[in-house]
Amino acid sequence: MGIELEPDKQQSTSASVYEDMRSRLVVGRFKAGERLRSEVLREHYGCSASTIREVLFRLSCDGLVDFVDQKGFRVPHVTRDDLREVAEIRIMLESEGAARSIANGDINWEAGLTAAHHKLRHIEHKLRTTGQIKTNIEVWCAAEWEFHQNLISACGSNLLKEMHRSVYDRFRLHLLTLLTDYGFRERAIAEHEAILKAALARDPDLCAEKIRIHLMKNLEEPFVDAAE
Amino acid sequence: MGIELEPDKQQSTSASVYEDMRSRLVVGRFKAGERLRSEVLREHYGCSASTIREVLFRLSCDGLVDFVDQKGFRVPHVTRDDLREVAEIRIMLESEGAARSIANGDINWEAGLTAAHHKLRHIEHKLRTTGQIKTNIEVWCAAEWEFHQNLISACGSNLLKEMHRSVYDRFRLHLLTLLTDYGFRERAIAEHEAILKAALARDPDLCAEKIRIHLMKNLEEPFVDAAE
DNA sequence: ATCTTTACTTTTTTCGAGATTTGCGTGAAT
DNA sequence: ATTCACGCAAATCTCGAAAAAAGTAAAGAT
Repeated sequence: MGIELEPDKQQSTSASVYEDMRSRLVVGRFKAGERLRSEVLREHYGCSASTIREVLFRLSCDGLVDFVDQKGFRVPHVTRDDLREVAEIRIMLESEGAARSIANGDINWEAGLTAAHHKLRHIEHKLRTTGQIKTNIEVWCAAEWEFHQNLISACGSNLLKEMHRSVYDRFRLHLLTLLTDYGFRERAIAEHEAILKAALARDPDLCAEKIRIHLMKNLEEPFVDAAE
Repeated sequence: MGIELEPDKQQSTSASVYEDMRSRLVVGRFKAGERLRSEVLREHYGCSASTIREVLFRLSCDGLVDFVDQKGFRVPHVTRDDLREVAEIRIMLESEGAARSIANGDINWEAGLTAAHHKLRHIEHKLRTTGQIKTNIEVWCAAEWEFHQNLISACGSNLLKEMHRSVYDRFRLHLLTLLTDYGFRERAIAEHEAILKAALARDPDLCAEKIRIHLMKNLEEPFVDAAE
């Protein structure tokens, strides 16, 4: 049980292993609290334990895996409080980034944001109609990220963008491990639209409020039983 | 059998090298843009190149060193814009943390903050009197960190504290490489006192304003000539 | 029966060498 | 004189094994 990984015959390098592990984590391929043994991962990726160790260290810096000295790595076992903390920080960063984008963004920012929302809207309606959330969760994740990234893309601060990326991924990882619905809710469709409208209306305070509503709604969803 | 005590035996392990490198970076022992060759560091710490590489990776995740694939590590060569970005983020995090501490903090928070300020005040007056900034910069750094850490210590969010720690160190590293005065200014004494008073007066907005003033003043200081 | 000691197994951490890649200087051709 | 190609030197990256530490289980002592 635990790690189910398809064999990767390509020559796995440090960067590729990092990207693959990251995407797998954020999409919920690992179980919370699961130990990440270097030997198992080494076998799957076809590289040495040193490379695995290096990748896991980078992921631990991103907050995507836990590291304890002399005890190895494991997928963080998150609590509701952890999720709330991450949500609060993401609200702060994304509201700030959106406000700056609203102040600085030109027509290209508006165009990019609108395009990202259009794609997101498309996949979300598809999800709502078909109800096949699990099979389309990855493409939805990508579209959702695109939209929120575009929202702050004109903020003018690379550091703010980097931190937002980091916190966004942590938020997603926490959602996937804590919730039963993989992070997608029908209400999110209207919430995304409200954020878009506030941004295009150049109203930073309203936009911040819509972001807060959007993220906080996730905390009210049904939680998986944390039986251990 | 007797107790085995080998003081200062060069038993450099991964964790100790990481801590040492980090403190050296934050205190300005390396020059901006300097290459961090694993062979040189390996010799200094008496460990293998792999251990050095691992430590440098962790530091790059913290944003304290730059890493480029296949090109190695180097001390980031920062610009005024980088410093401004870091300052803005730190203002955001520290203001938020202070506001939450003001809302949540009890008498213990007040006591700890007051104690930290007392120590900081002591060393700062000593620095102003003797003028020996360079020799005492490390102890001042520690005291300054203690104060700002205590300011947000009652915020109730571990994530916020971790991110603040990270950004604080980056801010300090940038200051030391960009400025001529090692980050200490006489005006900082009054600024720290203003922050303390606003915090004890439980005025989050005033506190945020004083934090902004304190950090922004650093951007006006004399810069080292960035001739490149 | 409970706790401590001890030997063994598993996992993590470190190491040094070999493979790979980059950087730079030399030299020939246009 | 400039450009391009080639090759040597230096550094990075990867690997598998050895060393160290932690976890585990059984035997012995209180």
